[in-house]
Amino acid sequence: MDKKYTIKDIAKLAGVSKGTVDRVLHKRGKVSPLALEKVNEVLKVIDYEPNLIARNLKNNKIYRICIVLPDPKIDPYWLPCLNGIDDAAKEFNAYNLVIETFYFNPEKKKSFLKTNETVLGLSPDAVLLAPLFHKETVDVIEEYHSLNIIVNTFNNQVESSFVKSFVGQDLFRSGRVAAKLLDSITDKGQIAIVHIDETYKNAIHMQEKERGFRNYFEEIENSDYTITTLKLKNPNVEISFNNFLNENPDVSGIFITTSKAYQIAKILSAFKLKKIGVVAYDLINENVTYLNQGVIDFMIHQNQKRQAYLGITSLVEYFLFQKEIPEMILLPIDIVNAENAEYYIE
Amino acid sequence: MDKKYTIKDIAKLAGVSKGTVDRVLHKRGKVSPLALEKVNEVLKVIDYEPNLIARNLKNNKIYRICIVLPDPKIDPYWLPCLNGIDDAAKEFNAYNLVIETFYFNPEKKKSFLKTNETVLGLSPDAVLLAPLFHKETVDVIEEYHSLNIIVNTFNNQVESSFVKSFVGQDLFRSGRVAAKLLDSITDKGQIAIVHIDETYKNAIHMQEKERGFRNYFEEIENSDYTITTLKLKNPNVEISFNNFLNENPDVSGIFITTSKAYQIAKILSAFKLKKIGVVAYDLINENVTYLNQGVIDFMIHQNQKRQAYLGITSLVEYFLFQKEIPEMILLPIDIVNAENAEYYIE
DNA sequence: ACAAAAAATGTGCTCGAACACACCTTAAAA
DNA sequence: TTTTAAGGTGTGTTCGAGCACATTTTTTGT
Repeated sequence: MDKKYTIKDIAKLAGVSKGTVDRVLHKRGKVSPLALEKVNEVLKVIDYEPNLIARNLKNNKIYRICIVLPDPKIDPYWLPCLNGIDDAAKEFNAYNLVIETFYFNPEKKKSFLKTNETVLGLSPDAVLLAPLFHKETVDVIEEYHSLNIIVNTFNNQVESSFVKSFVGQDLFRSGRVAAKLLDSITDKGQIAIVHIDETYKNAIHMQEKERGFRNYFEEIENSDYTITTLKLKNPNVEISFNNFLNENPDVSGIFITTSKAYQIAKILSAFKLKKIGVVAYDLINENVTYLNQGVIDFMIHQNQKRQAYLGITSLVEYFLFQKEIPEMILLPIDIVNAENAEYYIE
Repeated sequence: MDKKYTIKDIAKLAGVSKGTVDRVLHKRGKVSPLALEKVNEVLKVIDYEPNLIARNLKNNKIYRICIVLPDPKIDPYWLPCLNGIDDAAKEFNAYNLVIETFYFNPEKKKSFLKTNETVLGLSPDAVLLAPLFHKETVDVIEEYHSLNIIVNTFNNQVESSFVKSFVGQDLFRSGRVAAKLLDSITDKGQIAIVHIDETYKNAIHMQEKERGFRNYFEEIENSDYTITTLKLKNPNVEISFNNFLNENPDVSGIFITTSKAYQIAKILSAFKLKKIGVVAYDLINENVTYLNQGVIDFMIHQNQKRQAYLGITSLVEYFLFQKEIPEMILLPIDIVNAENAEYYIE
């Protein structure tokens, strides 16, 4: 019962050679109806699982996976991804894999295109992409596809039938989670949705979060809340937001859709009049400091590290073990407060 | 640059045979200083990683891992573990592994001992244990150890030097997380810690959570809260708790340390006077219903599925790829509200 | 100096799947 | 009838690490 069956075992049981068994298993043809029958009979009885180890030993192709993402030195949001990539690389470094990371400047379309040009030149087997510029991304993906390079995306979703897989979060739902949290910690009054430095590149992000956020409150009947959207731009964030607070003394909650919550938190901690509930994104150091000080109440964790990690592992397992790549992996929307934050910081 | 180096490559580069390289790599001795020098010289320059696939092909030992946990039919808390076990089994079923699950009756020490007796009889390579009865567990672990069977534990920690690894949560911290949540959603008044059906078997659990919970509030200066501990026992939970509510109209928050929050929630939803904040454990169906209804505000997810999964995978990777088994894996303390619950239900 | 023991080194086989290739058979085409 | 193609079957090699064993070289003791 214990022993795993091998092709040789099946051959012996069926009274044929392992070559024949192999042809049956791979449907390569050139098998007589009699032999086919005999082998199938055996296969029906026993539970054959090919030994992945042996299978892969022979297949000594080197798979090359390229990861393309914004430069974390320019936008630290992407920093945790490096750890995820690292983890995956370490986990699989005994296999014939080359995992390479390429950065582009998130503020420059040209940089994005140039980086992808470089990657194309390497003709990898797959690319894991963090797409920012919509039109350009679609074009680039098509190019990859035409060269038979598999494209997976993470963090940002792109409408393209050539994308094999997406790893990320449901941002609409994420907005709802934030809304529920603010609803839990505030009583009534005005709630502000704050977008900081909204640019074309992540506008969809923020909009989806806002949609979800508003959707939650719309579903509540006779709600005591009024919701305002604020679009702030550096370097005027401080002045604009201070003005807003002074003009709206009934503000009871704030939802910040980007990782720049610390800018708002800084102003709020000076503004000691009354407790305002704050929900924001991303566990970067500055934000965690204000979380620990109680200025920020909850953060939502986008789990970039795991996004990158899962994006890679699904590709590796596809190449190495011909596992199917799931079309979409939606990560949990982790709620973080000062007490459980340490488990998510990466 | 791409090609992975093999032992043969090293042998050629060093001008020795692969046998010698092998002896150097495995420190098997019988190598002349000169040959050692030559091989080490090569190893210094190149980056050799043995091919795990090839290594494991030869090693056709079948590893047997037994998982021992309370019968989920008796205590549904353990149900998600089965999914975790299943996932791990599926992931590794191409390898020479036998993963078997054994249940015991969580209310009966005898059953626990008998199940372990059975497992001992199979002389597996490792056992993953969800320990309940402290003294008995320690004895059983010692017995496993004396037979050279590796013992990993999950969910509950046991003080024993023979345990190789523990996967679970920091319960003290978990209590603090709950406290922080209640602090966020309630203003002032009395807070009740409710233990339901506390028995010897999970008393330590509840106590640790309570310690953490109280610790949080002790750290807050001039806190507006008073904290009471309630120990309720079925079938009197309903009556006792109703009495408590009537006698204590200033109750503003409740922390339920077991998965039986639904019993309390049921009473509270009848008791419509004012909103009482509720934080509880475990995403079982009954609890999620009350979470969605808004009776329970937050749940803390103990992630049993992942506990079991990680407990197994660390063993498998130890046997198959001689990875080290981490002494302790502390899972994140996931905060769940009605909006993000779906991602954690398993 | 020479045999015997010890040390050092190299060779060759194994694991299981995959596939190339050689071989044999039968049927169709010349 | 002979040639050729197609159908069917089995054998043998490969992948890389690991280890048993054979072979060669060096050391030791007499």
